[in-house]
Amino acid sequence: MVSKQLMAASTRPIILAILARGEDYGYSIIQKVRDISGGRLEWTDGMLYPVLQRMEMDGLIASKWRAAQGSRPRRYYRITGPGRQELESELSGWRSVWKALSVLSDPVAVET
Amino acid sequence: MVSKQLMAASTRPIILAILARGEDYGYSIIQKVRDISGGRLEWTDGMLYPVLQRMEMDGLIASKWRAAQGSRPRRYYRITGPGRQELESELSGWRSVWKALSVLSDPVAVET
DNA sequence: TTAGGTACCTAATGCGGCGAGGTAGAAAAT
DNA sequence: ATTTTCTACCTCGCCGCATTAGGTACCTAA
Repeated sequence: MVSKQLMAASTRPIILAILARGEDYGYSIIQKVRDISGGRLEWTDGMLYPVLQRMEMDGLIASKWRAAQGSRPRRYYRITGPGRQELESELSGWRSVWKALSVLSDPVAVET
Repeated sequence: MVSKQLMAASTRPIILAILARGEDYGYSIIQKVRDISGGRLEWTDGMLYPVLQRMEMDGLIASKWRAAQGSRPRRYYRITGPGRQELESELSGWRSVWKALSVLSDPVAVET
């Protein structure tokens, strides 16, 4: 449904957008994405965790382990200052592309 | 400005959207993209031609050489039936992702 | 005790963008 | 005259990165 490349391009901004609303942990992020997209976006944990690690190395997010009752400890992520900047930058890129697609293809503009 | 991955994810739908409006050749496509995006999308020929070839192999587009006055012969591409289907499918994917991003991030919704 | 949900991690492959380099003709500038 | 610039196409090879497939571990319900 959603192409591989589109999937790849959207992971980082979506993660940043979720964490911008509050800290969260990996497994929960996957479910939020599925819920919010109405099941159209299905992420696997195998693709998410490496991305989270890379984003932490890049300083866009930060993590902290926290115990949970009736569950394994979870690694909670929160967005950093540079992360918020990155989110803004990514969103502006998305707007550019979306606008170009809208101009080229009338039906798109109608749908927004 | 536009991330690598976003670039990768948008090339094919943009090409298909351009060709859906009429046949065109590579060099011209690059300029159209630059113009339509107001310079925010800068494609290089080195990335475009391989993509066009792959898309032709996939049957999404078809090409024909044609002579031009005061210029080298140009390879004109046109969209095929499967290409139009692919375009619709890609656009629907983009709508899904865009919608998810909008839900997560209010400022986006305002901008559309 | 077995299955399924929660929760995390990693190694190896493979794809694809992109930079760099190449061909060639026409026009404009030096 | 000759060099540069613009048009117009093509290809090779590196490298970064996502994805696949596999693995660990705990809890609850059947």
